[in-house]
Amino acid sequence: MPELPEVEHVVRALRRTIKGRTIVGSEVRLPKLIAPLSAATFNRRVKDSFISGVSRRGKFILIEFQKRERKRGPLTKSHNHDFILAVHLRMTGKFLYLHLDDDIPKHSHAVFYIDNDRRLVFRDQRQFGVMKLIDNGQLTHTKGIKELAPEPFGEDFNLEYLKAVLQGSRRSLKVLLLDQTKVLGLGNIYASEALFRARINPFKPAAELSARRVPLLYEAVRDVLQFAVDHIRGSISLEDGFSYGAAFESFWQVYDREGEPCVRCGARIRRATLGGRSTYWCSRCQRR
DNA sequence: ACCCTCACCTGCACGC
DNA sequence: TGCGTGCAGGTGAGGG
Repeated sequence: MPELPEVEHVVRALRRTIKGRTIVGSEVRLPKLIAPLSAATFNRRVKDSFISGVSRRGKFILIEFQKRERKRGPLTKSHNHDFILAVHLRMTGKFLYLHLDDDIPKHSHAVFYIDNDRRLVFRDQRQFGVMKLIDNGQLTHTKGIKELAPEPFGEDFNLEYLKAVLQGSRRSLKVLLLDQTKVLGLGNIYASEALFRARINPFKPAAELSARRVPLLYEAVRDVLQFAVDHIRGSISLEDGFSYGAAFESFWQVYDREGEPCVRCGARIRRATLGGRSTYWCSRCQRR
């Protein structure tokens, strides 16, 4: 479910709660979550590791670890971790931050025991989520991560870049916006929302977007992501864990609003399948 | 290199 | 109540 803003929300929640703590043990209940590593290997590597940071690359959560018992000299920027646990929530992945005596709910596939008598639980109803351990320095060589497009709030995601990406593609804009190797961070909701903001038709072939409108799309992508980051107010209650998005639907302007009037012009919002996913748009504001 | 379809899972809302 | 269908905020493999 989560797109980049929701992932960022979880990253910040993890930073507030588990950064600076140590994992004293772990349990993997769904082996494919960490495949091809075995649960034994995974648990051994994670045990007694210090959480030195929590960050993000696209929709991957990056939990940075230092092995506790190892001696080290002064830390340098490139060596502030020994390995990284990269977590992708996919559709239904979620972290819960529980007390020791809280019940562990159904679909909990990994449990991390923290040195403050809490448990960090990874729960994922549909089992699409994945975790992988990445050695220091290997992040930019890891399949699935090295192919990702530039961060949408970074300098490398600029008009020139977007222009080049659009020109090279005959796919529809909506499908292109979902391709994390081209434009990073959008998912099915924010892709529709960004195109609505830019008043651009989702079916339009990417290469056919006029040069005049590329900046509109560029701004819309950044704005929709930034707005979401600024407005997600999930709880970190014990029951919900690091929940997100529950109150956010009220900001959707087209997504899941088929048949409702467009907030700009009053025309009915339409829905169709594009690239196998539901797409929502206003047929008046977003003409081809 | 690109682009499409399918596969991976569970649960929920819907119509009959 | 049950059952069948379609759908869900994501991506990776495999094929053309």
